[in-house]
Amino acid sequence: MVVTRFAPSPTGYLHVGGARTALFNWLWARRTGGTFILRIEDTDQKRNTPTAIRQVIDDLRWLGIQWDEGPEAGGPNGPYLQSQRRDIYDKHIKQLLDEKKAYYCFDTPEELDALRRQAQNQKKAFSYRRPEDFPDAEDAKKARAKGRSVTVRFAVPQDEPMVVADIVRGEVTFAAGEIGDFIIQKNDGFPTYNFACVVDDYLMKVTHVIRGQEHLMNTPGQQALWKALGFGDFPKYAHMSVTVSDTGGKLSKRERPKAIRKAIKAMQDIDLEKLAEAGSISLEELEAFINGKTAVDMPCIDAMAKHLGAALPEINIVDFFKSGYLPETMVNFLGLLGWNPGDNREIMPVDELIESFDLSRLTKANSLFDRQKLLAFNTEHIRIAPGEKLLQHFKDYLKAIESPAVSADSRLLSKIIKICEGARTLADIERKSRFLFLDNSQIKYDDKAVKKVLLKNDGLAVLTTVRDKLAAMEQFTEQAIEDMLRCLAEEKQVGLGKVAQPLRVAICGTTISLSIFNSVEMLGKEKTLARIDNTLKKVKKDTGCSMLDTRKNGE
RNA sequence: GGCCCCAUCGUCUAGGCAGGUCCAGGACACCGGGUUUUCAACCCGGCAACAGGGGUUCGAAUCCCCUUGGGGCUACCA
Repeated sequence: MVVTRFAPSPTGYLHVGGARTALFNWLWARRTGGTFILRIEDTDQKRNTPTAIRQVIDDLRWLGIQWDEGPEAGGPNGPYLQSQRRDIYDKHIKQLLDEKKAYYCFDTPEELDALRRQAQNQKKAFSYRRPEDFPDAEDAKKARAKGRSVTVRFAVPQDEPMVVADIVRGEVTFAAGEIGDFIIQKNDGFPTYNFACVVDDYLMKVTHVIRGQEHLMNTPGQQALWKALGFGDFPKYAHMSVTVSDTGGKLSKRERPKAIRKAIKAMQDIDLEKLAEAGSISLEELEAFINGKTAVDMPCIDAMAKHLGAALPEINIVDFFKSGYLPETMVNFLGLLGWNPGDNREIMPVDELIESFDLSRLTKANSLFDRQKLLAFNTEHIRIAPGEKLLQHFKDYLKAIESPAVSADSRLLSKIIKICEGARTLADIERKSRFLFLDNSQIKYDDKAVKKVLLKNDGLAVLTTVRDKLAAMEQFTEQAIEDMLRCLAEEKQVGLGKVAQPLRVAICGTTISLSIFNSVEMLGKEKTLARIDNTLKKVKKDTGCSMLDTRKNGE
């Protein structure tokens, strides 16, 4: 029986890299009829943010990735938050200590830093020098009493090479002595990732560890721990390629802080105090962050980015939700990043993904997250999505972005969706239909559109004519409107655009909307006429004023 | 610096492990044309890659080595 797990550290929203890892684990469990576990690795007291678990859960749910065991779902191997499993880790650490397979250390961070620098200078890899005699519990007690930092290190066997059998990469060998003794329990009593992960994977009976390549170097150490704890056979490992951003590095939660740091450094005279204020942190915290010493909370990152006017890479799953992407798109696209079914299929519903998924087809090379291809996928998924489903997605989207269309009824929304055939994102649909849900007074005129369509040629005159014709219409149907506009265009010996565009700008304020016939019909006669009148009034007034203004400035 | 991973069109990739069927296939992007009431969508056509060098072999995208390039790790982060 296959058991996989996704084990995020809750430091922010779920990003696309994490989502892909979760997806592959989930696909493999579904494919094999196994179990998929969600485990929260919240062992770092400094970095965890209070709302992050909720965010990760929501994002996974949105994607449709359901876990069989984990927070909220429960299960026989809980608790699923590592912070609630302290006693379990303590027990295993004591076991290693008793068996002399681990030992106490009392070094300060400064001392360790110095040792590392020394190794660097000698062009050697840093490896912690294991003491001849291990301090005992009594020594640890004394050290603690004296205020020294107390950690526990695992004595990694140094006598033979270590081999990781990896599904993606084959056998990866590490020379004997390559992996130094590493810390398994921190001064604050929490286990480190490398320890908690091993204990939990064993206790949760995980059979397949599918994770990013960044963990490959952790694996020999984890395997050694596994052995030392007497856990028996290792799980199978699959270290996936990582997804990189177009700026080069690993596409991860580190990307956004990285981008901010870069932006800060790139700016010459920057007011750090104001920036800290914008992020609601202290100046010291900000400086520590800039130097890469500490992490800051997500909202803080966002706030600082806004303050700086810096564009952050859009890497969180929620970003894509709010940009109008479908979960089906994300699942399909992410699934094809570093995996493929072996034939030319690309657009696949999730069932097909599950059916075709196989760990043996994971690719080795890192891949770039291509937004344009994602857009193409989204276009296609919008096209093939069943009406009901698409409607629900659209409603969720409207709510998330607080669109004025949020209160519209299902019938109307369905009609709008249908009219928008060929839309690339839900945002496209919303943008094109938004004008229907605004009050007449809320219409904002796009300057460019007004200039290009109304002020050029005889846009205003055409609009006036159109107004009169519309006013005279008894049947205000889509067909009647179309007939009238086409007829008028023919009469005037111009393209339909020449009569349609001024009308469009008048009722929407922009040059982009639903098809003009639909736009007018759905808005209704009364509002259409009112908006045309408003437009005529406003444009005439504005042009008059602007002429006055220029004259004033000239004098 | 040390260790590890990776390398096919601009991008995601098929082909590689079982060498000939590959003067390298698909998709996105791009370019040209068509359709068109806006934005899209759609239709037709086109451009475009085996990182470089050395081996092995009758034969190499495929196997081996080196170089170069990219990425990861090198934390009391995960």
